[in-house]
Amino acid sequence: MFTIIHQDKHSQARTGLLKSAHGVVKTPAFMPVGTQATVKTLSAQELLDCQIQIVLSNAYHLYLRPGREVIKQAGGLHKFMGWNGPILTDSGGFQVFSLALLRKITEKGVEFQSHIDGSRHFLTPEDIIATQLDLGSDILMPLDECVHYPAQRDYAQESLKLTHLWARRSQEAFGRREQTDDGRLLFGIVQGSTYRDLRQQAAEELVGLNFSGYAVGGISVGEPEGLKFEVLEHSLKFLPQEKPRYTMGIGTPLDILKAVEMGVDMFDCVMPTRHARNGTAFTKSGKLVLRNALYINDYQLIEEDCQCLACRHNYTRAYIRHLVNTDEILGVRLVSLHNVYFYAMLMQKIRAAIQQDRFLELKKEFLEGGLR
RNA sequence: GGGGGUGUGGCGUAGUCCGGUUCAACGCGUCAGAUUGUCGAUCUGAAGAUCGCGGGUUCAAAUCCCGUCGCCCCCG
Repeated sequence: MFTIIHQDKHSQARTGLLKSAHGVVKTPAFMPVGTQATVKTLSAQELLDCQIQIVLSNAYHLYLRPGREVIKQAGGLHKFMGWNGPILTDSGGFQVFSLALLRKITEKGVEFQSHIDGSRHFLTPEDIIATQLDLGSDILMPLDECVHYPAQRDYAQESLKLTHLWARRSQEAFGRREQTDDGRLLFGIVQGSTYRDLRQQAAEELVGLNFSGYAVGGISVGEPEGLKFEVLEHSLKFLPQEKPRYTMGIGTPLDILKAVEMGVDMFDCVMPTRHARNGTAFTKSGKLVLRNALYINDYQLIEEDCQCLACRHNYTRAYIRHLVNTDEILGVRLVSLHNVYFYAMLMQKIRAAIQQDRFLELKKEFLEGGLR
């Protein structure tokens, strides 16, 4: 299911292959976020053009709209959105805690009001697994509570108890196996806020449940930069080498490099697409805030030698700035195409460097080049 | 030519009747920043008008008075 192809000799970075029901994912991999069954502004064909291998979607959002039944009847999420590659679905735990109104959490599950229309819902961890199975998701995530920073120890501890109760029940609902007959996977999520012992306890308990892979959640939730990586590194320490590791919601290109160095295999983040919609392009020498007046007369490509659809077809910074500043859809589409491709290429370069035991050199080159 | 109306940051307006710590404000635009399991969202900050111009009254004028210029409407 997961095979490590090469372990970098000078860091924890490794490159591998993650087998899913919809194809093999080369790791380390980046998953663009497609909450509403679409990576915003991009078609499935464009994602392929961007060299994307796997996308992330979201059970909470799809459960609310258009609903499980619609997608089930469409033949599953893959058919529904026209994407044949692997899909990881987030449970919606994060959304229940960040978006939903009036949530009430009990051992049984979560009661909440939809952020869209205020309608009341009650979901158990089992419901959420069932929803993701209905969606046809390749990698499922269990319901968890993503604790914000700072959190009182008592709160973090209680929350962790609940997350683990839910994790056990999710694993139960999944059939207590490493994968379904058709090759679908369920990952465990390590929480525990910034408390080292809680993180350790969380990782060890989850490993005992034998998930297909392990995610580190509750990272980059407002904590200081240094603490973030301290917590991440500490959490990873207790996870098995042979299973894929995923940091949820991370991150900037620099964050990804740091996490890969610690042995993380999978990433998702809204950053490339959200920044695109706000007019910011990623390049190997840093971010370009294309909205800025600086680019009004800049007829260069976003990035020289870039093979993304936008750069390949010679769209200039000046033109894209104009489109973004006039709220023309094409503007954010072009930047999205560039950013998603940029992230995919970042991962590709990372994998190649690990293969040659020169990951740290690559990281150094990127840093010296101005990558953030 | 006569009558009426109007002039306040780039644009659109509030304030004018009852001069003075809600008098120089608001929206848009511009400029910049934030954005990490989503946000065509939102938030933060900045620049920018001596209130058409000139004079007068007053301790004090965007506000009252006189003149003048521009624009709009109506009548000839």
